[in-house]
Amino acid sequence: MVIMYSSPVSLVELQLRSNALAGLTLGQIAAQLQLPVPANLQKDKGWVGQLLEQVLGASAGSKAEPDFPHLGVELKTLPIDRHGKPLESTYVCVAPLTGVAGQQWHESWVCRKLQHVLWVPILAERQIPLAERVVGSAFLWQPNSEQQRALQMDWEELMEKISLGGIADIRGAQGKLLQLRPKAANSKALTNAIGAHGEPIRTLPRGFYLKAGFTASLLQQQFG
DNA sequence: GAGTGATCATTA
DNA sequence: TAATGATCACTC
Repeated sequence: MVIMYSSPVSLVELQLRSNALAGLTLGQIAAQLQLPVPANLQKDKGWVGQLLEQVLGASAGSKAEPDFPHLGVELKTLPIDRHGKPLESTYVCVAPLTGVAGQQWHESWVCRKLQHVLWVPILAERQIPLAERVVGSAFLWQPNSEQQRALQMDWEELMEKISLGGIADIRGAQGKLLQLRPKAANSKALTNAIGAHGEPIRTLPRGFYLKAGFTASLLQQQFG
């Protein structure tokens, strides 16, 4: 039994708890928490993440702070295929589109959120029913100096473009590890940004995402 | 609307 | 088939 709802007190405890989940199916974990498993994720896209938050004792909610505030750790589920390859990019945080002049990398949400991440791989090929998907070996990650530099470069390029009114020209392909993509309820949800001529405009909210190739390299680094 | 959790689904 | 752009549900 791995029923533990309280918040982990230490990194070691968090590791122990997450290790105890390896090999369990999402259905088994949901049963422990007495939660129903949706038929699919079409209308419950955040369900897996929220399930893991609960079983690991992360502070729930929509607060703009780490999942484990006391430990400064962010929890991320990582959907992978049978070969251990990520199936999706990983959302990091929303991107500020105004008042961004003079922002420093080390003060940014991206940097802060990625300082310490608990990655929880999930075997999540679409053909596998949600309840039968298996949790893999979770691991704690902190960016090494090389990763840190590369992330900072991407971030600075993207933020410079935003601050200079180039938001409309930024596509998902820009950036090596980090990309900027829409992050909105729908195409009608708009927010303020800076236009090509410095004028205020309305545009789709954007979020920072880690490209799947980068999270693949993290898995490689961890598991060889 | 902005933030949390992400995956969906069409396009290239 | 991978990746980009679009979207879903929920809280505050």
